[in-house]
Amino acid sequence: MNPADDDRYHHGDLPNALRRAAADVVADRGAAGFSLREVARRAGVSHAAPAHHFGDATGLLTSVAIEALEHMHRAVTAAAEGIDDPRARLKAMGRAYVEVSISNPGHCAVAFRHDLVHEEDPAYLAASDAAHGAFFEAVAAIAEHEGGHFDVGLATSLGWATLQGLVELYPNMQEIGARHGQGPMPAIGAVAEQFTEMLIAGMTSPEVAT
Amino acid sequence: MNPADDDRYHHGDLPNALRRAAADVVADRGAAGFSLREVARRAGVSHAAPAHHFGDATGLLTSVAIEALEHMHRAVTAAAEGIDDPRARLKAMGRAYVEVSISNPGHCAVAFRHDLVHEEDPAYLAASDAAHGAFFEAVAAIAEHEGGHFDVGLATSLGWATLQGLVELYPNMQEIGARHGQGPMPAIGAVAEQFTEMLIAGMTSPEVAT
DNA sequence: TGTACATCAGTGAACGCGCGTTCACTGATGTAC
DNA sequence: TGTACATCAGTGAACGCGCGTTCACTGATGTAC
Repeated sequence: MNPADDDRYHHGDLPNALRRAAADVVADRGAAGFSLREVARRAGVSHAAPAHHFGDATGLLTSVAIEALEHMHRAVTAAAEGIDDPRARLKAMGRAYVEVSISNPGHCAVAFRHDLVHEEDPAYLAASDAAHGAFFEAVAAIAEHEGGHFDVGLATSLGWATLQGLVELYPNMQEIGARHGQGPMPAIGAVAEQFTEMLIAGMTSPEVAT
Repeated sequence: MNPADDDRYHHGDLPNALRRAAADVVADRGAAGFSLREVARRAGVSHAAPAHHFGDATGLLTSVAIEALEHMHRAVTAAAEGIDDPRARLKAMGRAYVEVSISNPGHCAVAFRHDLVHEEDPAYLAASDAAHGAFFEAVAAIAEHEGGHFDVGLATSLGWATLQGLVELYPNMQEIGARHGQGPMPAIGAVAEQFTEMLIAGMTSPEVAT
């Protein structure tokens, strides 16, 4: 941005600025405190501007969710890059998933909220499929490498549920741990790796028949 | 209720009726569409009545969350009753967890929402601890029975994250599965049992060192 | 059994506020000639 | 290089609405005597 940017009539990249502002609002007021006018205020534009680009709140939040899913996909793919061992790959991806989620709380808090997002939006579905697909392939690679005979789709869902649950409940887990005098929990990324390790052991275990 | 109940001045059990109405509102408008006035409307009382009992929306929703956690605790405990094998016990509890959650969507959607609930409320903490404690003990029983040397607290958190994640993502999983031409997913209770089985295999696996 | 009084539960009118939506508008940009 | 015009981005005043909160009130219940 150059100095003259502040008082330009045309913003230049308002849609992006609005997405960022929307994620900010969600992050620090919660999804319940979300409003288009607040978003416009933070982006420094008139309150009618968001509607111009996104129609309504759900439209804007859908766009935020898509961005979150795409970001997630990129981060997870990047984390896996260069790692050959399939188990280590999935562990790195699990860590990346939770770390992206807590680093972008506003974005990710919205990503799977049925009540806030147009889930039938093709771009949303595509982004969701892409992120999911990355995990599916990583799990399939383990199945292949180990010669295991488990249901890859089911195991992928297991991993997804676990990681997403961890993101949402991590603060509660810390609270409960602290209240029960257990030592401090490891950072969320480390927990994600440990969880993923246990999941892999579970899905490849000969005692589980699917 | 007897026929005269409808036009009584005193409701008799308004707090309960308000909790029920609040859960209804959340269930069919989402947490974003929640308002005290709508709750009052559904409970058939004046719009100022809820404040009389709960102060504000967060107070009411905290009460709903406490009820949800207590219900969860009861259901999970009841499901474990009479089952001796520790693994089978945990599986039954996992199934109960998700089935209670989807049977009471309004209640459970609120249970862990940091932005909607007074999480420092002692009654909330107690209810949360009780439900968590039931799972902790079930996992500890497995550790003891198998002579396994895993971290019971961590494994409990793993189970909790997985079940909660499953509850939230089950619709998305069905969607994605359907879009990829996989067969229909089993009912959520069955999925919970399969997940729990894999988790147990993972946490007791000798290859996992914690 | 009756009366008086305190307490509690719920009412309904009033208020100010932030919201989403609409709409005629203005400022800026790009293109055709 | 200059002018005219179409298109797009964003404005700001206005509107009606549902919300939470307040408050003086009324109806019902319970208790003391």
